[in-house]
Amino acid sequence: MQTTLRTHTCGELRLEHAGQIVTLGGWVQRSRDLGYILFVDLRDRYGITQLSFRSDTQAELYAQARKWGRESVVMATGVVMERESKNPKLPTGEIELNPTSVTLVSEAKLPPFLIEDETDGSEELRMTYRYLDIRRPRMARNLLLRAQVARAVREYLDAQDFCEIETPNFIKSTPEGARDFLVPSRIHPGTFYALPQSPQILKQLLMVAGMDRYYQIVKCFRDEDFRGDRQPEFTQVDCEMSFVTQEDIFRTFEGLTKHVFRKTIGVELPDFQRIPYLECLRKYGTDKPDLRFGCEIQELNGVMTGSEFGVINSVLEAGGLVGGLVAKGCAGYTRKQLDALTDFVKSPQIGATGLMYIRWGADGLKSSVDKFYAEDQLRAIMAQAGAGEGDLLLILADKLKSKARKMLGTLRLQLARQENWIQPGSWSVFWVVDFPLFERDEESGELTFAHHPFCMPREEDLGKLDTDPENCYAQTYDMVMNGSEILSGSIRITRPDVQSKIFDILGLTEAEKEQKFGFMLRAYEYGAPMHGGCAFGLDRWVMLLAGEPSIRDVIPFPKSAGGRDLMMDAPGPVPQKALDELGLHVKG
RNA sequence: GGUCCGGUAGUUCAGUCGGUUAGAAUACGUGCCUGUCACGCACGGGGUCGCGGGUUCGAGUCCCGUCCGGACCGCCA
Repeated sequence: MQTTLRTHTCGELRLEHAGQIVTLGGWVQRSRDLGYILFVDLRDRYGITQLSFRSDTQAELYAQARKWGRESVVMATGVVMERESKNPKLPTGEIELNPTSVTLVSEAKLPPFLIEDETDGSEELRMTYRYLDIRRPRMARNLLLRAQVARAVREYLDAQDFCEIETPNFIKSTPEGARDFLVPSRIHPGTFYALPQSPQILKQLLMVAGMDRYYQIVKCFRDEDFRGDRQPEFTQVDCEMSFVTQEDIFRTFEGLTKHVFRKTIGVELPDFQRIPYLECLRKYGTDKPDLRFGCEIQELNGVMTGSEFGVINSVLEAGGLVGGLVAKGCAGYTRKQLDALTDFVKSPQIGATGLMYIRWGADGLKSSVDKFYAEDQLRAIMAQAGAGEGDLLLILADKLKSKARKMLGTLRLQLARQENWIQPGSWSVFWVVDFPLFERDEESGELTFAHHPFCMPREEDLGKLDTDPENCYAQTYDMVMNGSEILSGSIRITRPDVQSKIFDILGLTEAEKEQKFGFMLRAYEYGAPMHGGCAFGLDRWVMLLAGEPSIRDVIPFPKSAGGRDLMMDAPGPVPQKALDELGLHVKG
């Protein structure tokens, strides 16, 4: 580091610096007063260096340093000394600084929580005093990792002639499906800008504009309720390319993903599998499965027939699904463990009516359905499921196949958690392909788009748009990382006739088309190349790379689950004058 | 919009059936300590039990409301 008011950071001094006169600046992490000698750990974002003060030969400095409170900012100049007793746990543990002069730059009040990796601070306190939270090495590391990821992204894309372009934040509502954040216009009272849920339309227009290869690391806004992995404003790596097929996109962004893994955490990812959407649902009960462990859903409809078991029979008659999961080596589960799993699947979030089991222990087969199935049939069921001796088969059934799969998918994750099937440090990254173009809303029965309405149908499905829209598939893809959707994208519609037909199927009137998308449809009448792209969820990606459980831990100043900025106390009221100027009235 | 959990010392928590002076750990302060590194030892200070109302002779504890934080469902790519 270049010399400024300090000559070195608190993380860089080694034995080879012994004898040099240096100046360090940092925060007092902790001090240990042994009477004749005082040790002070000085911390900055690079590391910790120990300062030592002798009470006999440096009485004045010793007395001064003794009064420093935790987290005060101090500068110290002195000689780098080899330590009498070294600390192998610290990179700087072979040396210490023996100061000849010190300055107390800024005295700190008692911090409201421990500034250490394993802090005692609650989420609430950490967010209220975020500038203290970020002093913790773990948080600093996360933010540095985030910057590394962004740098690696730019490195890779710049080298491939992508152009970073900023798009506006005050725009018109875009149809991503979420609720928009609105910004009132002062100059045009009663009208509003929308903050982008993503720069989707703008990046498509950049392709029409001939910008060919675009990317942007960009904030997006969605006014929906939060989760541990969801914030109202979040960052995407937004990309679009012209003159490409789906294959080109896979190659480019698989390459980008591998590059980022290599550059940031030194992991070499193998080539990505491509799994069709329907196969994902069938095998794992979700479109974003975690493949760090197996345990595929086993369909058991065939072998479960012919019993007197009413629950199963009614599911089979209704065209439902009886599905099983093999818990390898879990035949020894106790009654209590099985009851806990049953309670889990019957909880309101999952909503199963019950859980059946067959276990194959040393003493043979035991099941919760012994009344209805003879031993040879139980044996056939286990064989069908691929279960062997020592295994436990868990069975769920529902008249709706999709619901049964979803429940099995959730149970599969729960089993992995409690059985520690996921190896720390392992990665599962792959493509999900062949999404349906439309989805039918189960409540309203209406047809809606599965991604957004600009996704190009597969060429072979273009003819089916009018006759069988629900069986049309789109050139749409997701990238799934350790069970999280990390990227999603598509080849876009560039033919006005196809786009118009899609809008018709979605039930848009001519007036609605013009009002919402007129400017866009017009653009595609002036010569548009075929193009497609994708967007990565940067926050979630960094969260996974950092191994953090919450997205908040990789965002410098996050919102709480209630959507508040606890540090600034936002959102807050504004002066009446500001409301008047905007022509706004606040109810109540 | 809904369900659940939590709010007690600076902090993280315990607090039994509603009952005397609300505890522990850690942090903080003072003193001692010839090489610590989560130093150790001794002593000490520290409380509007989130807020408002109610029940009761008596409420940290029970009831209602409200605010804040968290998890989940709905919602959300």
